Amino acid sequence: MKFYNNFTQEFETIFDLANADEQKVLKLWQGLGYYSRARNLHYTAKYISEELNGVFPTSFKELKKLKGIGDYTAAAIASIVYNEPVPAVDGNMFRVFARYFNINDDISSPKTKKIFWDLGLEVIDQKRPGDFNQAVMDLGATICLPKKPKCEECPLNESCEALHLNKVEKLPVKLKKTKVSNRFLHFIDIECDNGIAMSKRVGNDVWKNLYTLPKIETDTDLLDKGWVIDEDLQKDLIFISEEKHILSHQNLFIKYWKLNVSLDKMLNLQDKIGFEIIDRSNIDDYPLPKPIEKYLNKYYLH
DNA sequence: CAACCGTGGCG
DNA sequence: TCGCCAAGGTT
Repeated sequence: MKFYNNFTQEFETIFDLANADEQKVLKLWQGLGYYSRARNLHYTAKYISEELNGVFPTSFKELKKLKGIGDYTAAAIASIVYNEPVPAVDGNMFRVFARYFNINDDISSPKTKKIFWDLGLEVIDQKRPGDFNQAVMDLGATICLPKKPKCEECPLNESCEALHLNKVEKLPVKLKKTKVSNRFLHFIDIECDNGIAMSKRVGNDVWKNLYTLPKIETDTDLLDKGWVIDEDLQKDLIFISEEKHILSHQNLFIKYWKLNVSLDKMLNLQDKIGFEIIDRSNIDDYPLPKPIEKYLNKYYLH
């Protein structure tokens, strides 16, 4: 709610969002994760504002064309807001339908979604598609739970196939488990009288377009003499702290190092590795990933 | 279509 | 502490 209130207060209309800087949008999203959602939301606000005269699409097909809106979101909006009979296929719907209709296909396989979509199209209430979709999702969120489902309380227990077959806990079938990689990141807190070094993350990696301290990535947890940027300064590095940050698909082993330098040296390093020198009082303007936010709060904001 | 994208709650 | 899960979508 705090995020939602801040966001909608700052951007009252789609035009306000469209006219904002991406950095400001990301700043309001900071801490929520999945930052592509903020970038897509901003992109789509501009698109609707500039290309569609600010008029939001009203059909599943048109909604799907918007960046950041896939099958699920398009169906949710189309059914709830515009009464279009299309099924909202999400994790809840997978679970409820897999059990009620005894579907044994692997839900982690993309092609399985069509089976559930087609079945959803068949059984969705034509007059109240929005209520139907929300009812399925609420059933999955409160009764038809992943573990320890409350079948005694379920309004559909008399006709649930999985319950009759005593295999409620075996469904839905989900085979693929995402394998997690380990990464070793070193963030160097370079500081001079004028401020601290910060880099905007580019490319297709985590935290795209957010800011971090200058980063070195290694193959092991050791920051050995491989910091070729400036070997002289290697000996001046002061170890500050370490932590493990877990994403859904990566374990990040993070170490923080401190480097106090003169302005000359700072500019010299800036030439070599590229970063912005920002004033300590302006840290609040920059969107930061969780670990960097924690670090800066600890050492700079009190 | 597999891989990738962040964070927090919960049992 | 750890694994699972999330009212997913893009590349």
